[in-house]
Parts: sequence; C-alpha cells; structure tokens
Amino acid sequence: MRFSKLFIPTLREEPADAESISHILMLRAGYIRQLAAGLYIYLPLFQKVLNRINAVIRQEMDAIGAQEIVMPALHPAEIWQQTGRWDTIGDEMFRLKDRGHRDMCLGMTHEEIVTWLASREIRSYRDLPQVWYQLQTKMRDEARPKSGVLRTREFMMKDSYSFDVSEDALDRNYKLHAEAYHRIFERCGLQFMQVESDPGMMGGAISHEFMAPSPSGEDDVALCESCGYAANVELARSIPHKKETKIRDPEEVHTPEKRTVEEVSRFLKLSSSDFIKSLLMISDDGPVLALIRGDQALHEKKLSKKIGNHRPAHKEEVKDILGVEAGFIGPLGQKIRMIADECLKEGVYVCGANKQHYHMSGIAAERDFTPEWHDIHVAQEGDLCVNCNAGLTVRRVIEIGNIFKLGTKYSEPLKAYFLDENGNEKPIIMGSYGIGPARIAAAAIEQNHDRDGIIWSPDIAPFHIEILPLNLNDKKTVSVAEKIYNELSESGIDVLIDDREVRAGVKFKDADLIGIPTQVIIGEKNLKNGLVEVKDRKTKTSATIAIEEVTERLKSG
RNA sequence: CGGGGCGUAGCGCAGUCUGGCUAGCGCACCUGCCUUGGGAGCAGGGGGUCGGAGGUUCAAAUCCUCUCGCCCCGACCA
Repeated sequence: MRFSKLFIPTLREEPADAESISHILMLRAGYIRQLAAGLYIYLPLFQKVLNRINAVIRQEMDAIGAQEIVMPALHPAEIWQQTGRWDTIGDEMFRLKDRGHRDMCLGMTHEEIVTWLASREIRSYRDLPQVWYQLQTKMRDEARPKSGVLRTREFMMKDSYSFDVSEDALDRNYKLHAEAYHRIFERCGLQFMQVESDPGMMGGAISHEFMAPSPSGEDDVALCESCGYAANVELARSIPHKKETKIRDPEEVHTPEKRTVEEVSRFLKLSSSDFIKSLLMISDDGPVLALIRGDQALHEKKLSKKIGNHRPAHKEEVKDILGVEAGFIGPLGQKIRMIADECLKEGVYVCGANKQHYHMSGIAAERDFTPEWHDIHVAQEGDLCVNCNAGLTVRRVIEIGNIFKLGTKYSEPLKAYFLDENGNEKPIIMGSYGIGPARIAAAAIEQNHDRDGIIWSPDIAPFHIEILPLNLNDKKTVSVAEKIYNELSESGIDVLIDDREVRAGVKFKDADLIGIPTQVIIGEKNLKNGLVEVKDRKTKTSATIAIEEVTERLKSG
C-alpha cells in the first residue's frame, strides 16, 4: 500500500496522557487514538496488526477442532439472573433497559449465553464434545482503565468454550487449548509463561493464565527456576526464608510510642523478620486475629478462603475488642479466633504485649499461644519454593490469556444436560478459554521496541516490508522503487511504500517508529552503483544488494 | 471509591501564585521559493467559547463556588 493513501498520523512529540511504552508508541506511531477513558479507536495500522493476530488465533483454534460462532454483545438479564451473576457482579457490568423496560446488559463474557445455547441444542452424549469460539467485543465498566490498550472498557476477546461428557474429556480439551495457546503466543513472537491462577469469579477448580513479562503489567507471578513452579501471587504458595534470631526467653520490653513493626524493630535493633505482625480483622463471624511475620504481607485472598468476607478493624474496634491500642496488640492470652501464617511455627519472636507501650520478646508459637495454621502471606522474591526449596523470583507480567475448568458451574443452573449411554441425565462438563488480541499486540510492543519506536515480529507486523524512495524528484529512484514494490506485491508480500513528498529524514523516523521489520532504502548514491539498501529494523544492520536481486532475496526471507 | 496531578490552537507547553493593554512560544497546517540519506531553510498566512456553569470585580486564563473530563498511585478486576 501507499503511505500517501494510508491514514498514519504519526506524532513527533510524546503524548502527555500516556505513560506505558506500548501506549506512547501506539499513539505516536499512529496506531490508535483515544475516544474516552478506556475507549480507543483502532486506526488502519493497528487494525492490520489485529487482523494478523486474529488470523493466527483462528488457525490454531480451528486446528484443535474449535468452531467459530458469533454471539450477541447485548444480553437479556434473565440468563445472567439464572446463574446468579446478575447480582454478584457489581458496577463492572454495563446495564441498560430496552424500550420495553426489560433489563439488559452488555456482555463482559459469554459463559451464560453459550451455555444457554448448549442447553437448547445438546441432548445426547453423541452430540459431545463441542468446542465453540468467537472473536467478540466485551464490555466491562472497569474501575480504572489504564495503560492504553492494556486495560480498556471495550475490547475484543477470543473466547472459547468446551462441552464434554466427563472430567477426563474436559482435561483433554483443556490440554488442547493450553497447547494451542502456546503455539499462538510463540507465533506472535511473545516471551510468555503459563502459570497457575485463581479462578476468581469464574468459579471452577483449576485455571491457568498466560503471562507476558513486562514492567507495564498488572499482575505478579512467582517462579521457581529449578522445578518450574509458576503461579500468580494471588495464590502462589511459598516458604519465607528462615532467619536465625538472637532472642531467647520471654521478656516484657518497654517500647514507648513504638507501634509499627518498622518503629519497634529499629528501636530494638532487630530485623523485621523477628516480629509477629498482629492484624485484627472483622469477619462475618466476628473478630479474627491474623498473625504474619513482620517482613511479610498479609494475603487477603488466602485469608478469605479461611474466614470468608472480612475487613480490617477500625482503630476504635481494636480498643473495644482487645482492650489496647492497635500498635501493641499480640496473640498472647487472646480468646478470639487466631490464624497464623505457617512460617511462624518455628522461631522466637517479638510481638505486642497487649499493654500500652510494651512488646513481648522471646515468644514461640504453640508454647506461648495456639493459633490455627494456614499459608496467609503473599509470596515474595527470595521466598523458597514449596516443592523443591529453591529460591523464588517474582516477575511483573501482562495477562494475555487464560484457561478455566468450569465443571458444571454454568451447566447446572442453566440446565444444560445430556443423556449418557445409560440414559442418565447429566450436566455438561465445561471449560472456558480467553485470549486478548489487543493485549498480545501491546505486550509485543512492550517486549520489542527501542528508542526509535516499535519493532514488530514479522508474523504480526502490519506490513512485511517498507520501501523508502528517498528522493521522489529523482526518476530513477521512483522507477526502481515502483518496480520492487510491484514485484513484491505480486508475490503476495504485504509491502508499504513511502511515496510521500517529504524529506528523507522524515521517512526514516516514521519507518523506525511504526516498526515494519524490513526497510528497503532507495537512494541516489547507491542507485548509481546499481544497488539498494536492505535494513533490518531490529538490528539496524543493513546490506546493499544489486537491484535485480532484491526481490528474490526478500521473497526468500 | 480513596489519594495525587492536569485541562490554554491538531500536538507539546508558557502565562495562573501577585487580576489589567491585541493570550504567547515550538512543532504541525496553508501559499511561494529553495532543498532531498536521519523529523531542513527563508518569506508570508490561517487557526483560541483559556474544559463548562455561576459568582466577585471597573476589569478574570488568572480569585471564589459548583461541575465535567483525562492521567497516575491504591482499592477493585470474567
């Protein structure tokens, strides 16, 4: 295509509203424009990238026997009410009424709809398995859209759903999806990993996420290099590294006005890991004292699994319930429920003495207090792997895909049943699987760029080759450029030719910015020797090649 | 939803504290000349409800009140 005919509004300066690299570059290179918070217009170049990514996705989904369908983005409330999610999902769901005052919503996902379809059409085990997928817009009223295309309120998703007769059959589809996802992300040129994840509101028992490492991500994963354990820190288990302590026998120590772990540890010249942090939580069943080591953070989700809904107690509540100010509370002599992190089983610690301006040192669990034991800390860099005891690393990542084993969470309430070979009615066993194409593109940019702009991998680049005729007033330049352009185009290669009447510098800058993998530079000096220059965007290395040979060389890659 | 920042030409910004004359700069844009291997140069030109509403004042981009929007941190997040 011709640059002069394509809408590629590049920006010389960095947009003020963008912070993450992919956001800045997509705006500067003329790929997207923002309409409102979390809403973007995809310009021609970005649409071409998405088409490429979606083509890869379709190929790999088709290859595992998935069938493409399209479901509405606008849903009647009834179906969501049947699964209960109409009520459990809050402001994140866009809700509206139609002219007949019926409640409707914009689909944030399609489990309900696809299960409704299955419930009407699937009768027999002979109809199974089925795998249906779509590329469809999702709407979520995100509390905080951010980082350009990474977190938006309206976005395309490839979502697929598997329907099986048994858990074993589900396992097969789950595995097929995992393998297909690996191929998709590899073909898109991404660095990525598969990690265990928290099923969250999707329900179901097992789920994994596909993560692309990037500082612009919103999730953290814990990784064990030695055994391969990889999990979202939302559920990652770990063993905090042990520390020798100098503390011995129980002893009351005066700690005037020292309330936080930091304050007391500095005052007593001890490490924060020598402390027990006591946090009073109010659960639906009453107060609970959560105990974690001073250098660790409480994991709210892990705690929720033990005590249900809870919130931190207010300052006044701490005084009312425990009789002492929050800075000096501890597990000794408590009658309320106590849940301690497992790493406190061993060692001797300092904790609040339940007495204003005093702490207790030399405290050991089981001897001095008896809590319930659970893993309730957030896994940190340097913790040890629960499987092999090696050190864990924690990395920031972008979630680019996920796979869930749903089981019967949706088939039961929506009555998606089938008759098995014995004539017994059973709920269909389901799985659901998502990929965000725009996130793939953004992650690719985050992982592959330099000071000058984007560096696309050839599989998802908007064009394969960009031709830069530097001086359009030179007839030879134009004729050679057009000749190469025509030959490459005819052989099926997607070529962009910068035929704009602008100076060479502008063409170079824009070419580097938009990131087409290969540049063919046509300048007068080389032409005099019968040569053109072929330059690699990533390495910035170039070779001069005879005019007659260029097309063949480029065709062969 | 809590905390912070910002709204002045298409983009990036100055001016706001301390009210005052025709609201300014760079880039982009239009015309002409010139130039053509890393965002050239010269000359001329167009473009503004200063986010919006109300108020104070002889006078408001500037002060006050309300409101809308956008970004960042946190909470939240199929």
